[in-house]
Parts: sequence; structure tokens; C-alpha cells
Amino acid sequence: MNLEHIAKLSGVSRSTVSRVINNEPSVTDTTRERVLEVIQRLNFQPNVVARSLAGGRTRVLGLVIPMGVARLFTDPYFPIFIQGVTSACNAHDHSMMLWLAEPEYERRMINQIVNAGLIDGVIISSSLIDDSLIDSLIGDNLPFVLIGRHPTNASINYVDVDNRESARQVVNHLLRKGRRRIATITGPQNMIAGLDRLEGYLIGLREWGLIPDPELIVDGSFSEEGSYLAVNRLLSRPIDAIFAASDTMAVGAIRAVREAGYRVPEDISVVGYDDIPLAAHTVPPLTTIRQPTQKMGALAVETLIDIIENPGLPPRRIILSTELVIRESD
Amino acid sequence: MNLEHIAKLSGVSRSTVSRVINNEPSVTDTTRERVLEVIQRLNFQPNVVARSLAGGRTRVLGLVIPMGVARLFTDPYFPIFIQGVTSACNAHDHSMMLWLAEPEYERRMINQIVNAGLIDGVIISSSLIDDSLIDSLIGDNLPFVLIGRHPTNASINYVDVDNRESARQVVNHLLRKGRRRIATITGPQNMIAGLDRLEGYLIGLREWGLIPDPELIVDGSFSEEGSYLAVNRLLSRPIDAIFAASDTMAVGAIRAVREAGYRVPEDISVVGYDDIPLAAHTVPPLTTIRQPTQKMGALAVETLIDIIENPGLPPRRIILSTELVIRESD
DNA sequence: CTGAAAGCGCTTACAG
DNA sequence: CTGAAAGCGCTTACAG
Repeated sequence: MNLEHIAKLSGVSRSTVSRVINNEPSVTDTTRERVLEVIQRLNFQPNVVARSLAGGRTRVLGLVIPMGVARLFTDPYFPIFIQGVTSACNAHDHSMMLWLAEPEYERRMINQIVNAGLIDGVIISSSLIDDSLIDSLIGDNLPFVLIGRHPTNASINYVDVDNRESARQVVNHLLRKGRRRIATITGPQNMIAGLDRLEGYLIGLREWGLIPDPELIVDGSFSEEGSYLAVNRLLSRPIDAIFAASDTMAVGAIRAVREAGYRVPEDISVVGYDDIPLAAHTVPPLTTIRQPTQKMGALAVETLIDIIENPGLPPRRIILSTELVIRESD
Repeated sequence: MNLEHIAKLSGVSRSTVSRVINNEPSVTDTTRERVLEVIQRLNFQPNVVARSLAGGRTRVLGLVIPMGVARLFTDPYFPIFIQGVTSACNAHDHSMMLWLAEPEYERRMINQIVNAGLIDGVIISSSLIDDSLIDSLIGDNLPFVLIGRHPTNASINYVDVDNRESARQVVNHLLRKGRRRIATITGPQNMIAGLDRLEGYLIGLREWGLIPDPELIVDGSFSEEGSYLAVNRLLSRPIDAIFAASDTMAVGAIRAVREAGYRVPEDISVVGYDDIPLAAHTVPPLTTIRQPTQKMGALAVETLIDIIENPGLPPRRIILSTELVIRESD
């Protein structure tokens, strides 16, 4: 079943059927109705592939998540984010193609993405700073939006949350609670979220005239286990609070703190970041930063479609605000 | 840049370039080398869309996960499974398209999947029993494989683990440890994994001549919270063990048990299913069934490609074995 | 072993 | 407002 088929049955040409399908205004209402009736009766679905080849647009969006990101395997952040992307794709009549970028295939994949013409644009989540994929995309003029701002290139479209501001707010909150020896478990420093959350922590301390102690800054790589190990090391020094750059790391931190015989929050406060579903159910329930994860996914899709349909406009740089959710870990 | 372009530069016809790209044997080595040299020099990538339209095959596979499955948001099972699918797609030069099936869009989506010609086949994960998508797929002759066996239709291809046998094994293990009042937290009974794990539990009890007590069977809907609530209800009766049909539910069970003042495993054993990464790190570490989640994803892809390339062969029904991992929750 | 040509199912100037 | 025709970039009989 194809356009020709529908055309014959409704007594018009293939061109007209195409126009009806694409909602072009230049069709009589009566003609339109006649054609639509046939389309519906036959439950006709135009062939996406042919449409793409002729029209130069596939209505398929790529979502790239670097696999190196170990988070993926344990952090509920991703499913929630992906859900936001998928819903928005559905709502805008697009499809989503997921790529988990494995290093071994990366080169071939970049090529596929950029040159094969399968997709109209790309969303890159949790990209590493200076990801070579970004350069490829720029070089080949394929529209893309980043989740997380780009530190240097101002012409790149992105959707992000205000990581620095919210981290600063966490530190501020802890300081107001009387904490003074605040440690932080950071994410990888080659990811913008890792970088910015650390910077916010530093800003927060300095605002209160405190000098950050490098020994209280340890890397947890956005993983539960990484954080657990980091906090074990940390506990040899006197600390009274921990800001973990993700809830998953906060969970690891709490585990380490309690195993060492300290109480949360009486001895050591623990604050996280993300507000994943689990955060409300840890013991004690986690104070954390709520970020609109699902909304970021949806906004990324909408921004990308906008860029595809309106090239040449100035870059969109969208920063969403967050919210400090105070529960019982302090 | 297209075939014509490459053809001109290497002094052959478009047809020959196509043959080289598709590795057809009927090309002289010298011709082949000449063409390949040009392709590599220009880093040429054939247009996937045109290829699909002409060849009738897109090399794109769809992965459908019903969103109703609340698990998705909290259960690490999915990222691991998706990772298996993606890797296998890469390895076999295919791409993967992810659909999270939202009820509201479902009808349109089925149409898209089945009729738009965008994909060569579909993998359905965690499908509900009697999912209407399955009927659509059968009706339209689109190749597909299920994760989880189909209870009635023997002609359907699937990859599954032996849920019944492994659940039976868990019960057997607990009975050998001297437990006699064994409760189970089940998954939804409209999912084959939920169904089969319950059945295995029943078989295990009966093997020892025990009569299952309906009051010890409660639904946890494959979620942490669902399980927590279910176990709260359960604790009014004297029980000495809980078999949770997923690790995520086991975590909820442990939480409820401990909050009620009982010890795990001294008072109540808790055994899970899945062996997610967290299972080794719960307090106490979880005894559970390890299933080859990633491998299931990869096998589903390979099976699907096989079906696409060799239609008409008898249905593949693949059952993978599992492993009881004994840790400290008993 | 290779090339010329038809065809995959659409879109889109162009002409009327 | 509508149709005939060219074209998107490939694959694949067919002929030689």
C-alpha cells in the first residue's frame, strides 16, 4: 500500500495525497476529506524511509549516552531522563534512537550518526568535556543539544540546571546549621556537572570566609561504591558534614558513615543531589537538591526540534532552576 | 557525496561501488581495492535511508518497554538489559530504536512500528501477557522476539530465564536452612516473570509436602515501595522467610522487616531475584538469583537478526539458566 | 566480472 | 488548487 494506491482510490494524483498527508493548505476541503477518508479506512501509514529520502528529514532524533559513565548502571537518573526524552518525542511525532557510546565502537558510531543520514539531530547526555563527538557534530553541521553546558564553546545549544548555584545553596544550608568541616564527594571532573557542583561548593565556603581544605574534597565518580570508598578514607579526619554530588553517592556516604559508627545527621550531615525516588526512603531520608530531570529531557527534545526547523538562530542556552528539599539527613 | 561520486573517482559504475560496499564476492580484487581506497580516503558513508528504501531493510531494531512497568524508574535491571541490547546491535552493525510504550500513544505507536517501515524487527521487554502489540506484530508479519516466554502461543520467539526452576531452588534452599513459614512477594501477575516465579515458589513448597498458605503470598508489583508496604501487612503473621521476586523488592522487604524490629536473617530470611549490583551491598548482603540480564539482551538481538535473515524457520525458544548466589541474608 | 536501467515510495518545484 | 515529472541515493535483476 502506497501513495499511488490511495491516489487511485480517492480519484486524485499522488501529489495531492502527499499534500493531504503533510497538511498543506493548498488543498480543497472536499478533496482533503475524500483522501483522508480513504487513508483512514485503509489505516494507511506513509513509509517513513521513503519520506525521509525524498524530504531530507527523518523525524528521528539520536540520544547519546557515553557508556563510560558507570552511573548508568546504578543511577535512577537515567531512566527518568530517558523517559522525558521519549515522551517529548512521542508528543512531537518524532522517534528516538538510543546510542550507548562504547569506546570500542565510538569511531564507527560517530560516522554512522553524522554521515548516514538516519537522524535529524542528536542529544548528548552527560557528555565528557572535550568529547570528540561534539567536534564531529560541529564539523558536519548536524544539529545537536547538550545536557550540561559547554565550558568553552558559546555557540553550543544546551539544557542544564544551575549546578553551581544549587551546590552553593547546599553548603550555605549546612553552614547555617552550624556545620563547619564540610567535605564533598565529587563527580568526575571531566563532566560539567561534576565540575560545576564542586565549584559551587567552593563558592559557598568562601562566601562565609572559609578556606576550602583540599583534603576534604574526594572523588566518588558518581557511583555508590566510589563514594563509599572515598568516605572511608575521609573519615580519618574530623568532619561534620558531607555534600555528595549525587544521591547515589550520598547513599554510599551514609553507608560508610554508619559503618564507622557515626550517626547521620547527629555526628555527620549528609546531603545529596538529584532527588531520585530512593532519596525519600533512605535512613534517614535524604536532604537533597531536586532537579527537573524529566523536564530536562523533554526540553532538550523541544530545543533540538526547534533548531532543526529554524536553523541560523542564535544558540539556545537553557538553565533550569532547582530546589533544596530538606528532609532528615540535615 | 554519494555512490555516483565514488564511482566517478574510482572509474567504475555505481553498481560496482554498491557491490563493493556490500561485500559481494563478484568483484575483482583490484577493482575492489581501488574502490575501497577512494571510499576510505573520502570517509564515505552510504546513506542509510536510501539503502533501506532500495534494499527493503533498515538494519534498525526496535526495543519496546511498556512504561506502565513502574520498575523502570527504580530498577537497575533495565539499564543493564538495554546495555546488552545496544552492544549486540553495535556488534552486528545494527542500530537500536527505543520505545517506552506510553498508553496514550500506544495505538499510534503500534502503527508507526508496524507500518512505517522504519525497523526490521522488534524486541519486547517485560511485555504484559496478552499485550495487544503482540497481536499487531503477528498480524503484520513483523519479526519480533519477546523477553519472557509467551504462555500460550507456541509460535512466538523468546528469550527467557528459567524463572520457575530458580524460584523453586530458592524455596528449596530456605527449606533446607530450616525455614518453614516462607512468604513470597510477587511481581505483577500479568507479567510472565511474576507469574512463573510465583509458580516456582508453589512447586518448591509442594515438593516438601507443604501446603502453600495464600496469606503468605502478597503482591509487591516489582517495586521497592510496593514490597515495603506488602511486607508491613505480612508481618502480622508469624513468618521466618521471605522470597522477593526481585532484588529491588527484597530491599523494600528488608527495610520493612528491620523497621518492625526483626533481624535479617536471624529472625526472617530474605532472598531476592536478579542480582543487581546493589545486592552485594545491602545490609546484610543479599542472597539472590543471578540472571544473565545483559546476555539476554544480546541474545534477543542475535535471535531477532537471525529471524529477519532466515524467515520460515521454526520458532526459537531460548531459556537461560540462573545461579543461586548465597550471601548473608540467608 | 561489470554496467545501464528500473525501481523502492515518497516530496517538490514547475506548469497550468 | 492539482497533476506530471524529476529526483532523493541506493539495490538488484538483466544483459553482456
